[in-house]
Parts: sequence; structure tokens; C-alpha cells
Amino acid sequence: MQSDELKDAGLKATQPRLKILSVLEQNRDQHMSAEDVYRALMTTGDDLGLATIYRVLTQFESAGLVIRHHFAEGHAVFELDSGEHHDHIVCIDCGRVTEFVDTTIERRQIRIAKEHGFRLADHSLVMHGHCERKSCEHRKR
Amino acid sequence: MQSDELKDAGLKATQPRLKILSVLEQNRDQHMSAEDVYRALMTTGDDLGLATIYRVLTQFESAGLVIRHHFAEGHAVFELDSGEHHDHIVCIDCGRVTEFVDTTIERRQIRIAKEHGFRLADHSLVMHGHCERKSCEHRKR
DNA sequence: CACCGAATTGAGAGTGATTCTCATTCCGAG
DNA sequence: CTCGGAATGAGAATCACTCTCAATTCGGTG
Repeated sequence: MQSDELKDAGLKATQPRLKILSVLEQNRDQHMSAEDVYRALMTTGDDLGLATIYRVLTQFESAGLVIRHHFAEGHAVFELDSGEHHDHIVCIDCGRVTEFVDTTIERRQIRIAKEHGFRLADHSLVMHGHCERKSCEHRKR
Repeated sequence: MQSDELKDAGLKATQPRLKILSVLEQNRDQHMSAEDVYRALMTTGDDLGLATIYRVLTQFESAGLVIRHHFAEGHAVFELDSGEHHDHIVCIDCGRVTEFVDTTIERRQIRIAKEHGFRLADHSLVMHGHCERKSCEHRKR
């Protein structure tokens, strides 16, 4: 039950929160911006206020339900936190995001941080490149 | 001569551009935001318009003189392009930025991109952690 | 070295993303 | 079912940044 997910996260199970969570789950394979969520809800007739979307997304982030990324400058995108850390490759042409994990890099990072006198808390590795799918080059976002 | 640096980059050597370049050179060890540059110039009595700072910084970026980063969400920071690529570790507490290069990670990235069908164009690896300098924890920016 | 057209600048309005304010509405413990 | 604190929505406000356009500055030319 989604309402339990919210309660476990310490958040009241309100309608807006349930709907936003639901949209995120229906789009697990995508990284959505607040606007994206807003529009997705509009089309199903659930029009929450944009302010609520932003507020709730931020609460979800604090609660560990979602992760916020800043791939493109200008606006943030969110994804449900699967619990498994991963990095991203973003296509410069079509914006498509691919996820990957590389233990070599992960280990190396911890060591480098230590060598420079840092206790590593977090990191973000975003690579930008050109993907090879034929549908690419067409969609410009 | 700084004016030559500008001319070589294909930019007219105007007063505002020379002053901004000079501020950047006097702060080689830091990553400055447009506001930072603006304030630095104010204190020396050279008050350029903020619009000019943003415009010039963007021109410098296109000309390859500086690199723009988005460490913290909200605003961009710039650093003179030394010609040598490097990644960053940012202290969560004091904001201090440390640079490093790791060829293992660099190589690994190219391979990973290839494996996922991407031609790597660029990447940004930013690690966040807690640094150990005693002056830290005090400065909050 | 004065001149001129093109490039640049500055002030302020405009923009897009996000946050804040506050009156109204909703949850859920009792 | 009731009530009080939490949550919501609409719109104003903020923040970082870009655009507009009249006034100014560059720098090659005569």
C-alpha cells in the first residue's frame, strides 16, 4: 500500500502526496521534473498546485523516497530511490538518461577522497555524450 | 599582457573584460560566481553592471578562457581554464573545493560510455564530503 | 589624432524555476 | 464525530540569470 510507504517515511498519507508518489511509480524508468509531475497529474484530472508538487518532492527527498538530480542546468529532476546507488550518462542530443554502476570507480573515489583529507558523503558522476539510437537527434528538449 | 589574451580569444580588449579577467586571475585558487566577481569589483571601485559580468563570463566560456561549473544548485561558478581537465571534491561544511585527476577513473569512464553506446563528450564528477581543516565548520556559505 | 561604424555596456524590465505567505481544507488520534 | 495541528493552493515573492535598447567605447582609417 502506498499510504504505508508514506507513513513509514514519517509523512501523513494525504491525497496530493499519494498521487505524486503514484505518478513517480508509474514512471520509474524516467527522471521527472516538478513540471513533468504537474502535467502528468493535469492530464488525469488531478490538478494539484505547483507549489505542492515542489514542496512534496522536497519532502520526499528528505525522507529518502526520491533522489534529486541536476543534469541540465535550469531545473531539477527526480527519480524514486531504488536504494541502489548509480551514476548517469545523459545524451546531449536527445536527453535520454542511462544509468550504470561501476565498482572500480566507486572504490577509487573513496580512496581519492581519503587521500585529500575528505570523508566522502556523496558524489555525482554525470557523463554527457552522444547516444546511438536512431530516434535520437530528433527529439530536442 | 591580458589584452592579448583577450584578442587571441577573439574578443575586443575592453575595460570591463580586462577587469573581469584580472579578478579571475587574482583568484586562481577559487571558483567564483558572477556575484563574487561583481562584489570583488565593487570593492575596488570598478562597478560594472551585473549583466555585463554574466555576459562576459559566458563569452569567456565560449572562448575557452574559463570553465563553468554547477557544484551547488542555484548558481554557477567559474574558474580559469588551465587546460588540464580535473574533477572536484567540495566540502559540505565550508564549501572549499579541492581538485584532483585520476586516470583510472578517466579511462574507466570512456569504456563505460562505449559499452552503453555513447560517444563520450564530457563529464563532471563532483564528490561531496567533510574536509578536515580546523577552519572548517565555521564558514558557512 | 579626430572620426565613424560596429561592438559593447549598463539599467532596468523580463523570465523561468522554485519558494514563501497565509487563508482554507484535510488527516487521523481520541 | 471532533478538533487541532499539518497540509494545501493561489498568487506574490525571490533568485539567478537573460534580454532590450539607448548611450558609450573600440580600434582601424584617413
